[in-house]
Amino acid sequence: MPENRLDRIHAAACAAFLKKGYGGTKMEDIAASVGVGRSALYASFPTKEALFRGLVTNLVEHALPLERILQGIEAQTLPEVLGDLIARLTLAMSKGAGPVLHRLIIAEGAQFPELGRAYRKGVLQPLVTTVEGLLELGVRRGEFTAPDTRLAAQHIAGAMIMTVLWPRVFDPRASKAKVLEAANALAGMLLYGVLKR
Amino acid sequence: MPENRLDRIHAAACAAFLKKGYGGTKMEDIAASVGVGRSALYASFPTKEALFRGLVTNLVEHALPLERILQGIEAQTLPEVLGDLIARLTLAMSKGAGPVLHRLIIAEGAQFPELGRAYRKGVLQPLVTTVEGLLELGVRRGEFTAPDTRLAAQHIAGAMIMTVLWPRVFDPRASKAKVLEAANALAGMLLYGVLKR
Amino acid sequence: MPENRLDRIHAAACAAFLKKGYGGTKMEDIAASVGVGRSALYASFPTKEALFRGLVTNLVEHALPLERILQGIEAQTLPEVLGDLIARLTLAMSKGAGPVLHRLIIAEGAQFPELGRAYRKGVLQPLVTTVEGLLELGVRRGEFTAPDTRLAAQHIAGAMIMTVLWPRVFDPRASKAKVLEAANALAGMLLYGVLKR
Amino acid sequence: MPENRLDRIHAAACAAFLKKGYGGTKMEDIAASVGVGRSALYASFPTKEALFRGLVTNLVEHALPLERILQGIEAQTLPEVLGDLIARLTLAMSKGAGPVLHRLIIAEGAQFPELGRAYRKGVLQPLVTTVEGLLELGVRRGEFTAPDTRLAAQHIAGAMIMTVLWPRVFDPRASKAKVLEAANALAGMLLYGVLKR
DNA sequence: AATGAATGAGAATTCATTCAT
DNA sequence: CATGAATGAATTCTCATTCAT
Repeated sequence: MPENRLDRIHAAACAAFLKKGYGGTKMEDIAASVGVGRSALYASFPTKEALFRGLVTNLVEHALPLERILQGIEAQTLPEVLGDLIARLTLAMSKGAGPVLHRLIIAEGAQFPELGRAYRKGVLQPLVTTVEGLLELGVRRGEFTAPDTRLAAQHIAGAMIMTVLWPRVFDPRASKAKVLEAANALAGMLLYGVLKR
Repeated sequence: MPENRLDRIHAAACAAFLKKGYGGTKMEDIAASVGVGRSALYASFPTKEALFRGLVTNLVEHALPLERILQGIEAQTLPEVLGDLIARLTLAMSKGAGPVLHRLIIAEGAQFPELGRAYRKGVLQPLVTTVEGLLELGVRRGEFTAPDTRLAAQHIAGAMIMTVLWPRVFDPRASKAKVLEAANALAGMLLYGVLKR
Repeated sequence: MPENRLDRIHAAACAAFLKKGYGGTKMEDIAASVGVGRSALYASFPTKEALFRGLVTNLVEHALPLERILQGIEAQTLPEVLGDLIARLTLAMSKGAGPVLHRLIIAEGAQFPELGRAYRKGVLQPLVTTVEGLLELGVRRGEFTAPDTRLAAQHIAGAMIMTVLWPRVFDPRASKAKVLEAANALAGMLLYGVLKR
Repeated sequence: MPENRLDRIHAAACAAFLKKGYGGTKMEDIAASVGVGRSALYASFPTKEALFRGLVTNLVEHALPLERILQGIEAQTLPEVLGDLIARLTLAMSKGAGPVLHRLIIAEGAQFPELGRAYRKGVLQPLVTTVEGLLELGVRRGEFTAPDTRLAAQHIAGAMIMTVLWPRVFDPRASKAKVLEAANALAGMLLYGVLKR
């Protein structure tokens, strides 16, 4: 069960890095959390840095279940599709280790440029591109309005990430039950705005 | 010119902490940037932690020029007031050391809980409360629609912060000239949504 | 074939210690070279140190085939006997693990004093004493000249060891074929000097 | 007095590396010997390895006072010149940190290939080449006899180094007063051999 | 016997901090 | 005041050694 081992280390490291950041996390923190000695970690990872990189890379790969979400969407009209996408994706990204990734990238991206690149390529770009695609289609059909679809897509993506981040970073006491509600509210606001029609 | 000294240290520390985070920044980085020796910093600050706290506290105090922005708003109708607030505040927060603060809090907030509290109290709460106030008023007047004004205000605040953060964190190559454009686009989207009326 | 095992470990250790020294050699290096796991070595040796000591002790015992060489000498005159001894012994010591021993003693002797003692007692002393004996006899017979036979014997012994060491330590690219030639040349020089008669 | 500092560290390191070898020497050994804390060493050298390399490189540069010795020789005849060279150079190399270098190279040369190269280029080659030059000249003049001058020069160089090494490595109790005597005896033996004329 | 996993005692290195000058 | 040198507490990483299987 080497996979098991790796996963347990990843989980422990995830929690530790989330709480203390890369520099603030000691190998001992992780080891203790896994329940082994410091040196046992080095059987699985050559370096603290390698452990961190591996973890983040792993997180990047699972951060954006775009395919799965897209396939799960049953809505027909374009606005409903976009709304569903925003709501479901935000919800999905809030699960599990999702929020950790965004926090780590914001915190440590500058020190690990290639992780920043991986994140942009694996998470940001697909998300923005997908949203932008929907917006463009909608604009062409006359259903959406957006002076700059690229910018709008960035704002939507950013808002989604912020929604994922919020309870973890800005509101530690927030009940997790509200995540679904928040995701839906976000979708509504981004689609309809706050202005009454 | 002791203020001068303090300010120069703050500026240097700001840049250093932004790039490397708290743990990754060495006193020497800051000292070298100021152009003095390591030990000279200790004439102004007793510890690295104190320097960091002082810096962040300082940033918190100037992060949200709410009064100034509110006074500058000339719009009359409520929607215009909210739109102006969003756009102008986002723009203002993008200036100078603004983006640094949010990044530092996201990165190090968990390790310095009282800085997180100060940020929430000094930045997040006023912002959310102000926006929420406008929303409530608008909802009561029948001009706005929002199932949960608190949540909506959080989303708006989050989107603003994310807009401030984006060029620094997620898009290092972005031209800074687009900040104004981005702020306006954000205001538009949050007010009207992407759905064509 | 426990002997076989021991020998294989010794051979592997020999090569490893030669290349990296005692401190620089990891048990894993040896184990990998033997083709077993680290822990398997501990079935044969209680500690790395014991392994090293055993190896060196073993090398000391076989380093100086004095008896065999002496018996093989067919020369009659004293000078010829000494010349033969120098040449044959130098050649013999150059074979197999011979050079390793001298290098290890020079390198690690200070850290393992009793190995130094064993080497002096088992290699240096017999060699010096034998040579000195021949010199004394020759001096008494008027065939040799040496103001201080002890010193002369030391120099001869030293030169022999250096000749053994040279290709391994100072001239890694030297062809091994020249060992015989070098041994003979050494014998000639020590007997006759470089001065033309 | 930064030079002073460097020199003191070099001296302490010299003694430590001599006694324990590279691997066996702890930074603390050196630091304690200098009378400072471990970390103080890192102000002068970035790494233990750098310290070692610097030391050895330094030793190489001063190991062979060939010019000085050659200028000091007053002998006229070729044999006397060679004898003087051997005796004086051996004596000079026995002084100070001289013996350390040879021991370190024999011990650690394989692990630091470029130090081995530096030693060969800076010490071995000049020595062998100089001696070979004298031998060739003498052979041409009919004063020396040597079937292979290169080999003979190597043997002479090797014997000199071994003479330098002997009291430190093989005979820790040897009185240092005998160094002069040993050097002269070596010169005599290499010139005249042990065979009575 | 052999192995893979684990351990723990170090060792090198870093860095905030102090202090004599 | 500012500085350069020094410190010592941490921290990462290594490796001989042990042990259950």
